[in-house]
Amino acid sequence: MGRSPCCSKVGLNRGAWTAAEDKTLTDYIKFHGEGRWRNLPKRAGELSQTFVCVFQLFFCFLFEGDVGSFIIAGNDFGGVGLQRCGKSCRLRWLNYLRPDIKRGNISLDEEELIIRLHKLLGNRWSLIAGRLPGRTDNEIKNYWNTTLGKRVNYQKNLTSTCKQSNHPTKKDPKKTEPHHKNESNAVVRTKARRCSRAYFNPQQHKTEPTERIPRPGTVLTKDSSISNPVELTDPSSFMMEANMGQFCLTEILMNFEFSDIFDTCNKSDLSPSSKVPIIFPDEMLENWTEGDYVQPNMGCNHHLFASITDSEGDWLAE
DNA sequence: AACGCGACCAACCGCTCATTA
DNA sequence: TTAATGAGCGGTTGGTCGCGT
Repeated sequence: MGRSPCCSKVGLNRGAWTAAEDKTLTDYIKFHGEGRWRNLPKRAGELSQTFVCVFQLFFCFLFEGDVGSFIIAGNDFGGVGLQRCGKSCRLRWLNYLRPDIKRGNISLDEEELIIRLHKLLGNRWSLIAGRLPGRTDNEIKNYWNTTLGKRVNYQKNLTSTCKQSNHPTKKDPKKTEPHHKNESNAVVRTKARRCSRAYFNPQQHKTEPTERIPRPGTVLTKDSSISNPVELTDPSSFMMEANMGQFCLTEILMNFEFSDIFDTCNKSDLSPSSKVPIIFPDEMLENWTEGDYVQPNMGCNHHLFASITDSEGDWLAE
């Protein structure tokens, strides 16, 4: 069964937002906060109508006359609220109206950070945006698609041209060609998973609960790839809420030169099991590959790797 | 001035995941 | 357990603008 559409598209505005719509949405969210997007347009309309009524009463009280028609003609509420899909409202707020959004050009530092994070995370724009305060995933995605991506590809082409000229020996293209046509751009493609809990095995790891770095054997998601988390540990005896954005593995790893790591890891003469960044100890890798945590068709253990960076917050003992 | 073209970016769309009843 | 719903994500589209011819 397919899911119902987020709203009826009939009679809704589409395309660019007007200043009046922005104001209505902003006023509503300032009043009620974010969330419940599906019902927001209707509720925003009710709020607008409430404002109209209050203003009318106020001015009637002040001037002892009926100025309601003046107010309705002069404001932008119109008494009909937002003729927008809730999803559209959410997008408008998150990408444009939020007060903490940073305007202006992306700095060189931000550029460098985006490139490094993209190399690490692939097209996971929301995660990348999470490391760039004030920037939205949409903005970064656009910036990548229009500017950075082209530049990076250009530089890679230059590099590969140089390498070819330095190493003129011909190789069998079937052996050297990556499986994926874009694998030369080798980004770590992961399946996005939200991570709200982690199951921690105290027998294997006798670290303090406040340990911020997950240890080998820590299953970081309870997603579908984990067939039976109870087999791995006992969540009731030792389950931790993992809120790992604050933990920020990315920050730690930002100091690494990932191109070197992933170039090594993607060398075609390595077996899939050995295509793993050297920064992870063997013990950790064994634990990853023994269980169901890692999808077997993946060359690297980036499934778990990305899960570490998936959610926000900190480790908390339950 | 008119036109074509590419770059940029806001907005849309379809999908997946998490939560809830 | 399952279906419905809410929310979020990434890919894509289409309008606008600036620049070159």
